[in-house]
Amino acid sequence: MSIIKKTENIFAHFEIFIKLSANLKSELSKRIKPIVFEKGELVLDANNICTKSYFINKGILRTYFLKEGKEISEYFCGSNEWVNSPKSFILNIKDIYYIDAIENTQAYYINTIDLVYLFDNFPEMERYARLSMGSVFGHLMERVTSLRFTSAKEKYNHFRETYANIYPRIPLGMVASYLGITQETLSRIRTEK
Amino acid sequence: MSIIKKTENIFAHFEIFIKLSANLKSELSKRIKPIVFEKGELVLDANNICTKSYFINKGILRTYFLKEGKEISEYFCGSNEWVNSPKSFILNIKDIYYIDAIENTQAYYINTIDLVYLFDNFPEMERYARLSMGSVFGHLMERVTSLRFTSAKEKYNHFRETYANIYPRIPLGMVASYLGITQETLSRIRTEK
DNA sequence: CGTTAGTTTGAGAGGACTCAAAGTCTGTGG
DNA sequence: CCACAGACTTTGAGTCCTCTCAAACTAACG
Repeated sequence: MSIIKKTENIFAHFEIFIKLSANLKSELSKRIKPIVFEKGELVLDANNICTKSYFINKGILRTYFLKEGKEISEYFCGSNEWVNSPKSFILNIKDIYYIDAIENTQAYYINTIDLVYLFDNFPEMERYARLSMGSVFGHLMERVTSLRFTSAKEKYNHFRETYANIYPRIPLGMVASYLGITQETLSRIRTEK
Repeated sequence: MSIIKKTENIFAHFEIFIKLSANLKSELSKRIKPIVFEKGELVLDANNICTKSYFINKGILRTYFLKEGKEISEYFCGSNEWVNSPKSFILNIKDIYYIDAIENTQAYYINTIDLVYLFDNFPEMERYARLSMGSVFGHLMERVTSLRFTSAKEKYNHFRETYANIYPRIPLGMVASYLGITQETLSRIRTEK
């Protein structure tokens, strides 16, 4: 897998929310670096503070935490999205979330320090963060609704809509823990029709 | 209920996240206005766009939506918190959420237009919004975890912790829909110990 | 003091869980 | 290129939690 530094996708993501000045583009380019992960590789260990935010070009990363020794998937992240351990990354503290690679993944990352620099010097970066977080916030609210009032089958259908691009590539057990149902139940749902 | 314009609580909330300049304080003071609601009063009708964000001084507001004719409580909001219909307020579109008053409530509000003005002229306001939203985001994540893996009883206990100050003042049926369980189940849980 | 909103109690049904075991797929080494 | 180990998925049987539908009870308010 060749590592080419092409930041167009990231810039496009920024430009959903804000206009990028030439100056900011250049500052971003200096601070955003490419990185690759192999399938199964641990990206973030919950014993460490998350000091990087990853923007995925290709592949899937996943955040999870441990509950009674088992991995509970919290979030799957495909192309053109940011992943990190939110609380850890923002507050510079430890949190419970691990991140690993479900597939061979090609991504970019930015360090906390660099991001802070950008926040301090480019007010539009604050706006970008606020608005893009708002969009993720909306998804979380939908997820809360789905979790509260739908059967296992409906949860799975909602999941397939939300993760339309990547859901077939995610192992069943991980999907089950994401949805808060057992993998046996999910298996029965999937085969019954 | 006397309507006194005292913005200390709001300022204090801002200062959890940012430092308020005298200039920003004065601009905020000009744009933040007091308002009161009576118990049961509709604060926002989902047929309208949400153009105000409310900061509660005293009382409880609640956002809810309708599902099969029934009210589903989405969020309860007590002293020193902001309420609005997030997507509607931020994107200036209609959304499904209503807001009403569970108790007589004394609050302040700011209009979308004024907020936009402040965002455009005070970068630290963007930062405030980003950081305070980050904090709410964390709560939502906890809620997702609670909804996925806990029994009705554990959900209720988690609710009591999260809403320690106000939970006894919220009718059982509203709590039940918030938790995604039936009020019969909640009633049984509550009496059993 | 009656009406309505809110809460509790009961009985039966069903969805999802647990524990257990049998298949199936995938990748690595002989 | 086949065989085997480990990971992943499916199937089965029994149990339990939560739901639904129904009715009684209690509190709040004019």
